[in-house]
Amino acid sequence: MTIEDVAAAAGVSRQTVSRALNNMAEIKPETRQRVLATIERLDYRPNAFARGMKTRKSNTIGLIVSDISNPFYPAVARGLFDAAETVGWNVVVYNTDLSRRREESALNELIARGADGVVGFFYALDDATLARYAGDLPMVVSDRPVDHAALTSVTTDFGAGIRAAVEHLVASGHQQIGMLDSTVGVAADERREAFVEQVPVALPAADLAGHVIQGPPTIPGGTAALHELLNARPEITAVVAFNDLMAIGAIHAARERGLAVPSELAVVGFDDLSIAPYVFPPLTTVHTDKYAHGRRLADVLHQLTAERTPDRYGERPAPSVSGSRVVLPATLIVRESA
Amino acid sequence: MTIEDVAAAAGVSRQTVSRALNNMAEIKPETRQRVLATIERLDYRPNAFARGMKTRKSNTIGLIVSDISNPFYPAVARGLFDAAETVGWNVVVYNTDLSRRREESALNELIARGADGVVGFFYALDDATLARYAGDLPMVVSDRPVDHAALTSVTTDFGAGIRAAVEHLVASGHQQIGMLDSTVGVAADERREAFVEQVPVALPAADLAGHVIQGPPTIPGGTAALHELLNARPEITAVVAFNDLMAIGAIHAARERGLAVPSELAVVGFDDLSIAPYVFPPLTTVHTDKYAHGRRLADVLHQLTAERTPDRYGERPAPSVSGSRVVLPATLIVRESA
DNA sequence: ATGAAAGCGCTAACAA
DNA sequence: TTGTTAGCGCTTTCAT
Repeated sequence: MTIEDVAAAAGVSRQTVSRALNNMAEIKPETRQRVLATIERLDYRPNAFARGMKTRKSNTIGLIVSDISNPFYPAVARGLFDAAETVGWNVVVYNTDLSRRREESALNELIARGADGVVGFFYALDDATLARYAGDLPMVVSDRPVDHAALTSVTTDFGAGIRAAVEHLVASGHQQIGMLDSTVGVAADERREAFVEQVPVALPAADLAGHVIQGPPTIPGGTAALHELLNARPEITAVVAFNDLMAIGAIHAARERGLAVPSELAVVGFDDLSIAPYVFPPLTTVHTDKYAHGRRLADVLHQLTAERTPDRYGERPAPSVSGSRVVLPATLIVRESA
Repeated sequence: MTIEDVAAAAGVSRQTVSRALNNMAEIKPETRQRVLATIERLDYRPNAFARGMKTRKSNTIGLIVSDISNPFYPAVARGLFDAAETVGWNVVVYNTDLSRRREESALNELIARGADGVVGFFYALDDATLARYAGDLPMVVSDRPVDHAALTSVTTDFGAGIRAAVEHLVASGHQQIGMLDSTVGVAADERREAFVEQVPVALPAADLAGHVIQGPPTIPGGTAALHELLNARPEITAVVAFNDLMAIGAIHAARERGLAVPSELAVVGFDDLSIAPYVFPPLTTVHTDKYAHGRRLADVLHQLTAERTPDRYGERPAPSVSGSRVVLPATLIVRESA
């Protein structure tokens, strides 16, 4: 079933079918109707390979994450999917498990397939490498600070979130505050930095080194990290976690130790996963709009691709988003765990 | 950068490059090495459009779910992704929100793109329609009972899970048991049927109609459903939920009503999401291995596609999986909520 | 407003 | 073992 069959059935030439298919101008409305009806009747679907071969576009983008089963990503992904759908993009997802090899192979795969762009949460690749790929493939980097003019990014205001969390804890009377930090991710740096910058202001005497424990950004990671932290510093009465998963793990650890939350140990998370209000006690955490984040990623990528295929004559050139940094807000939500 | 450039640079013909690229037999090892080196040096990547045009294969499969931000799906998806990666498949994900139109458009999109197959959690399309699509595109249907010889499926033993849950509740002394059922999904039928079949055995006098309340299979859906259920039947002391999300919502509703879980209301979920042990009280639920489920989906699809591209001469034909039904186990895990 | 011709980059079939 | 030919289905010139 090719365009030729449709043309024959409708009594026109291939090109006329193509014109109807692509909403081109130079076609008589009634001819278009007839062709469209034939297409419908024959259940014809244009072959994407042949089309891509000509147009060099695939209407496909990639989404690169470390692990889709980490609930943070699906929340973002959903926004991305929805925005992608409105512009006709299909999205293919890659899990990297933080492996450099897999981050690169996802990118290579995407290029070979003629993807229109990629949105990535990269952890292993450095800015220079990313920038090189971005030359071949429109790219939006998410949630990692980039320091390269060729890289476009959408990030979260991790610093503001952590600062609000620490402020809240200090205002609640906590003197000894610890952090459950992630071992992975460039983004972790920003959260930790905000923590160590902020905490001394309130607690000049704190020995920060021992107050920051790293672990995998997972529930068990949070559990282990809290135990380690409290074993070393039993005087700590509050912790801010890298993310909600670690915070939930910390609450679990507190229960194991017979510590009441928040009265004996206050816990604040980061992300505000959909489950956060339903753990016990309901999690005080830094909220970000993950759905909006996903939409924004797709929007920025879309602008990026639009810049590469110059508009028709006479349209005013939109300000370029290439190399831009979008920073999304992060605000503390106080529930009961702190 | 085309195969022609590589051929020129390596001093061979296109075809020889193609042979090196595809590990074909008729090529001298040293020639292959030379070509491969040239490919490396030139950073050449074969164009997937041109390749697909010839081979009619895309190394791409689709995953159709209702909503990737429902944590059940990412858990399955991860297994699917991992298995897909081992056979060189990329996977493009579609969210349908239970819409018939979107289920169909995902399928059409996949066919137009020459996808090698699809794995789907379908809710709106009927068996006949699905079977029609399955004729054009190797398809594995997940978690829905199918009654059509042309449809291959991988499902969960919902009945066994629900039966175990009810038995546990009855053994714990509960007389009045309700169900928080989902409004959506064919699969719901199976769980509800198992419930109504099982409960009468233990509770002959129960008026089941009022004991089954439907709602969206989400946390708020569970909260609303439990309120509705208890307002109508305050004598109920235990509920089994369609899934963990509804169960978590039910626990939340119990808290709003000042009901202690499990002493005043026992709650059993279904799925055993990764969060289940960490809500409070830890959720008693029916466990399924979602990662294995995802892998299995990919495996079955892979066998299906292998059947369509006949093996070389003389290989023993494997038993066909087309039209088969794989049923995955579901076992109760008793924690503290029931 | 429509049709004819060309060619995108690759691989399958055939020739050497 | 290697090279040559043909053509996959579509869109983009260009001609009518």
